[in-house]
Amino acid sequence: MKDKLRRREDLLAAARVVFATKGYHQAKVEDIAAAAKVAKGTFYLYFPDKRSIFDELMNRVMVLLQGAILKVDTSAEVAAQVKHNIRGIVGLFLDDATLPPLLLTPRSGVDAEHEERLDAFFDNVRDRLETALAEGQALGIVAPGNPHFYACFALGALKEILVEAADTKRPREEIVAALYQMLCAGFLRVGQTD
Amino acid sequence: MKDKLRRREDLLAAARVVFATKGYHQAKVEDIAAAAKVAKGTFYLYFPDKRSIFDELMNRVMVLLQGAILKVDTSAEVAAQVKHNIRGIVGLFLDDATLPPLLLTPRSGVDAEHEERLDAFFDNVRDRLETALAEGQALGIVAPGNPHFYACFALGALKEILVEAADTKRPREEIVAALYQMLCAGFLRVGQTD
Amino acid sequence: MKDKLRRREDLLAAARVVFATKGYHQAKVEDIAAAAKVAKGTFYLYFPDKRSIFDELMNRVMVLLQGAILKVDTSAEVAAQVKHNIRGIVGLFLDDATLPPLLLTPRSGVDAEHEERLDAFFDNVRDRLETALAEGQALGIVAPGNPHFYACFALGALKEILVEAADTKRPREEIVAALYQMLCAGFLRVGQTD
Amino acid sequence: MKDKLRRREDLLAAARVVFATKGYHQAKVEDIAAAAKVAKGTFYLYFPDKRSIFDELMNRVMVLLQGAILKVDTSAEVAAQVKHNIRGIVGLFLDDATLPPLLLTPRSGVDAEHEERLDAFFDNVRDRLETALAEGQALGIVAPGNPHFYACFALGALKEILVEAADTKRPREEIVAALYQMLCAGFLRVGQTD
DNA sequence: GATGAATGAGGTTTCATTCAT
DNA sequence: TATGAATGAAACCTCATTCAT
Repeated sequence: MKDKLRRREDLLAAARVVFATKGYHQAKVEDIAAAAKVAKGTFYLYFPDKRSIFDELMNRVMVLLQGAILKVDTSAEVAAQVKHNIRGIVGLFLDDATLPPLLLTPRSGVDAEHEERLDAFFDNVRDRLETALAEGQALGIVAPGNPHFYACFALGALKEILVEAADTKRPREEIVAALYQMLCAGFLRVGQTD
Repeated sequence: MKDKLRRREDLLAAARVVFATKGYHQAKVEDIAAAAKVAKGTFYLYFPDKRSIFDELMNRVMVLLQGAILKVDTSAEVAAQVKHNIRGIVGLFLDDATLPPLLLTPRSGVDAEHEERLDAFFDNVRDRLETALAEGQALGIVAPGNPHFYACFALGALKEILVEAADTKRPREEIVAALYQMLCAGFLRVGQTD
Repeated sequence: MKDKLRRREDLLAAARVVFATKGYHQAKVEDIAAAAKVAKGTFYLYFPDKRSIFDELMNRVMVLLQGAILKVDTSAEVAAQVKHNIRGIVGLFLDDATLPPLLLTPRSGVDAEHEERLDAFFDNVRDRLETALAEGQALGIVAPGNPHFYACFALGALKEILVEAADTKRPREEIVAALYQMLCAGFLRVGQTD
Repeated sequence: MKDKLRRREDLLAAARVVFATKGYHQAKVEDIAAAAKVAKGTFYLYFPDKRSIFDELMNRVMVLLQGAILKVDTSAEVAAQVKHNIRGIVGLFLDDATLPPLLLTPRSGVDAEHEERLDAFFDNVRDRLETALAEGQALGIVAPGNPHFYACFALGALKEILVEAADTKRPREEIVAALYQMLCAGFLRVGQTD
C-alpha cells in the first residue's frame, strides 16, 4: 500500500497528462483515476473535487515556470545571463510535454476564475520582465520605447516558438540563439524606418 | 417579424459574444438564445445544434482575419506596406472585442476537431508569413536565419500584444509603431552578440 | 381557395398515408401538413390537435371495415354469401394499402386509450362473427365447439393473410378460395384425432 | 448490493413490463428505472441507451419463442407432436403476460428498423411452418393447396387466440384442442364446396 | 482506506401547439 | 383564412459526486 502522499502525487501526475491531452472538460474524473490506476472513488479521498486537482496542478506548473525565470544581474555580463535564462525556460517546456498545453494553449475553458488566475500569472511574468527592461533602459542596454510593449513582444515570441517547438522537436540551442538574435536586432531590413 | 436571415445573424452575433465571454462549454444554448432574445427552441430553427453555430462563427472569424492579412508587394515600398498590414490587423482586433478571446485565447476546449482546425488556420497564417520572409531574404530585406522562427516570433509578438491591448485600450498607432520597430531592430542592446 | 370541407378531407387523406407509413409517433404534424400541401399552422384550423385527426381517421377506417362485413342470411345459400363476404373484405384491404398498417399492424403505439378503442372494435367484430357462428351451429352448418374460438381463428387467419397479401400482391380470388376451404375443412390430415 | 448481472436482469425485467404495458414511446427511461427501483442514471450504467435495452429484450423474447417451436418428426406419431407443439407455445404466452403485447400486438411504433426485425422474425417462423407443411403434403398428411397460405392461417389463428387468451385466462388445454381440431377439420359445414 | 455502483442535477434536443402577420 | 416563426414542456443522456461494502 503506497503512502497517502505518494498516491496523491500519482493522481497529480495522471491529471497533468490527462488535462494536457484532453483539456479540462474532456478530461473525466474517471480518466484521471484510471491513469493513476485507482478507482474513481479513491480520487475523492485525495481531492475534494475535480476543480481542486486542476487548481493544484496549475499552481505547481506556474511555480515551476516562475522558478525557471532567473533575475538578471545587471552588474555582470548581461548577454550570457539572458541567453541562459532563455535556455532554461525553453528547456523546461521541451522537457515536459504537458507544459505547453497547460500553460500556453489552455484549451481548458474551465471557467472565469481560472482564466483570471492564469492571466494574473502571466501579467506578473510580464510585469517582472517589464521592470527588468525598464532597468535595462536606464543602463542603456535596452532600446528606448515602451518597456511594456517590449515585454509583450518577448513573451509572445517565446510562447509561440515554444508551442511550435513542442510539436516539432527542434534542437533547443537553435531556438535559443534565434530568440536572442531577434531580441537584439529584429529581422526586418527594409531601409528607412519613418 | 424579422426575416429569417436577420434572426440568424442575431443568433450568430449573440453566440459570438457568449462564446467569447464564457467559452464553449460554459455557454449554454439557452444563454445564446437569451442573448438573441429568443426562446431556446428558436435556436434550433436556425442551427441544427450548438456545435454548428460555433463552427460557423469560427469560420467567419477566420475568414475575417484572413482578409485582413494583405500580401506585400516587394517591387514597391515595403516598409509602408508592412506597417499598413500590421495596422489593419491590429485595428480588426481592437474594433471587435470578441476576436481576441475567440482566436487568440480560445478558452473553448471544444474538442480535438476544433483544436485541429484552429491550429491548421494559424499554421497556414504562419506558413504564408514564412514564405514572405523567405522571399524577403532573397531580396535582402530580411536578415539571414530560419524564416520559420521569424514567422513564429512575429506572430507570437502580435498575438500577445493584441490580447494585452484588448484589455487596456491603447492607441493603436502606438502599438503598430512599436511592433514595427521591434521587427526592424529588436530592443536588446547588450553589446556582443556571440 | 378550396372550401373548408375539402381542405379537411385533404388533411385526412394525407394523414392516412402518413400514419400508415410511419406510425403515429414518427408521423410529425408537419409531415401531414406537407403531404396535404398546407402549412403547419393550417392543420390546427381544421383539427384541434394531432390526436384528433388520428382518432377521426381511425373511426372512418373502422366504419369502412364495418360496412364491408355483411350479415349472412341463413335462409338462403350460405356458402356463396360467406365467400362473397370474404371477397369483399379482402378486396377492401387489397385496394387500400393504408388499411393493413392502420388496422392490422398498428405500429402506432399511440396510447392506452387508442389501444382500447381498437381492441373494442375488433372485439365487436369478433362478437358478431361469434353470434353468427352460434346461429350456424343451431342450423347445423357450423361444427359443434366453442364459437368464440372459431371466431378468433377465422379473424386471425384473415388478418394474417391480409397483412401478407398487402406486401405480395396475390390474386385475391386465390386468397378467398384458400380461406374458404380452410374454414370448411382445415388442412391437417393426420388420421386419428385423439 | 446486488451484483452487476443481477441488476441488469432487474432492469430487463422492468423494461419488459413497462414496454409491454405502455409501448416503446410511452415508456420513459425513468419509468423503467423506477420499475427496477433504481435512479435514472443507473440505467445508463447497464445499457447505453433506451433503444439498446429494447433490442436486447426483443431478442430474448424472440429466442424464447423460437425455442418453443419444436420440429415435428414425421416418421413418428404426428398428431401428438403437433398438439404438443401447440401446447408449448400456448403455455409460453399464457405464462408470461408480457409476451403477447411485445410480440403479437407490438404497439411499439419504435422505428422502421425494429419493424423489419420483427417482420423478419415472423417471416422466418412462417417459412419454417410452410416448409413443414410442404413436407406434410408429400407424406399425404396435409391437404393439397398453397402451403404458404396454410402457414399464414395457422399462424394468424394462433396469434389471435393467444392475444384473446391473454386477457381472458382460459384453460389452455381447451385452446389447444380447439386449435388442433380447427387445423384438422375447419368448422364450416355448409354442404357444397364449389 | 479503497472500491465502483448509484445518484440526480443539468445540459442538449425535439416537436406539438400558439400566435403575430 | 393561411402561414410559418416562435415557444417551452418534456425526453434523453452525461458525469461529478456520494456512499455502502
